[in-house]
Amino acid sequence: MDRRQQKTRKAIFVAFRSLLEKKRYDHITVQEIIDEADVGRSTFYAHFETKDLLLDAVCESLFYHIFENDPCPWVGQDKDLQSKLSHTLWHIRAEKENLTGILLSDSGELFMRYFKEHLKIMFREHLSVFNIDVPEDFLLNHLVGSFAETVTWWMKEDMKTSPEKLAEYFMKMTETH
Amino acid sequence: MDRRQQKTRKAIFVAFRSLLEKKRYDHITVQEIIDEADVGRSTFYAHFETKDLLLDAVCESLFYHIFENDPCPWVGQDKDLQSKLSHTLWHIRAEKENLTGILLSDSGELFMRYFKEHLKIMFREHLSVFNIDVPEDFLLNHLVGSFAETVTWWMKEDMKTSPEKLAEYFMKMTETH
DNA sequence: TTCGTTATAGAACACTTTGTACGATTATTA
DNA sequence: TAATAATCGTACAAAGTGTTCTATAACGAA
Repeated sequence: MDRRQQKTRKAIFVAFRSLLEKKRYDHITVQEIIDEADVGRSTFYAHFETKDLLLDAVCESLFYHIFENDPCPWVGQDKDLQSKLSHTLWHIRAEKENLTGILLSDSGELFMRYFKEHLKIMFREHLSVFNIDVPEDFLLNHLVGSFAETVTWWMKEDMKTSPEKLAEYFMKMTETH
Repeated sequence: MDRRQQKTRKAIFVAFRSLLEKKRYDHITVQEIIDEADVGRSTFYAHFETKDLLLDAVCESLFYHIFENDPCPWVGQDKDLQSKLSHTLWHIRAEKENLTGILLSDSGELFMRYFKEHLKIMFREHLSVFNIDVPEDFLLNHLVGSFAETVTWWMKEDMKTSPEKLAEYFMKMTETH
């Protein structure tokens, strides 16, 4: 990839996320992004077809560091759910500066959609832990939803609670037989 | 209130909600609302200062029937939480046609904010039921978030489960000592 | 029914935003 | 250095925004 492309892409990303922290997604104009990023109009459209696709790209890049790219050697596939949750929270806290703005802003909608998709995959592997007499899709939805809400709450509280403690709280909330 | 005002207001509401079901909130233009409602441009702005305030008004009117206006004689203030949840779900199902479109659309963000605010008030009164060793604000957030997610799931499932059964499932998910 | 009041329609307006196009310029890579 | 590719800046038509104005028509009270 051309250095200029990288530079432009990064400038747009930074500008966009800076704006996302200040105002709502749908109130941000392409013009503002261009001005903030100090990039030519045609250049922006050469990189991103629409504002929505830009948000897509930003979300993808944020989650890459949390779910896909996992270099931690101490996390195996045979870990229990609580450890996995704790580990995910640990990564989220490491990305704190990058995540809080976009997640806590009014623009967090799409972000949450991505987040829940990833969480669904993780929880599906551990459904057997929850031996509760409710429909399986209800169970999965409840776990994913409440965990996503928990993370949002955690960020609003400035992540005062440790990842381990938060994962413990979360597990405590639901009966595990 | 003048009959003409009522008529115009209703026409705008109907048009707006019809559009909300078809496309995302931030992709809807005032022009489209005007065309759909068959109302003059200046008339729209005489009623609503901005598109956001219109959405506010629509949300308010939707929740009025669920939380504020409660004519059911069989629901007292001394009811237990599960009964209250069941009762709320019953009202939501009664408003099914009015709610599903806006809640399941991509425009459901603001709607959910309203919903959670009302839920918070309800759950706060029943926190003592959940005798779990977690911070109180964590507990409240978890309950509100997971219940909101549950309702969304329920709507997507076309409300096949009965309100009583759904409230039971929800209570089962969380330890009550 | 009559009459003053009030909401609406419709047009005009300046302004912003959008998405595209083009040639000139500059940076990159080989 | 030379070919390549990205960027800039400008221009442009189209659409949307929010306001103002006047004529019209519907309203509510006497």
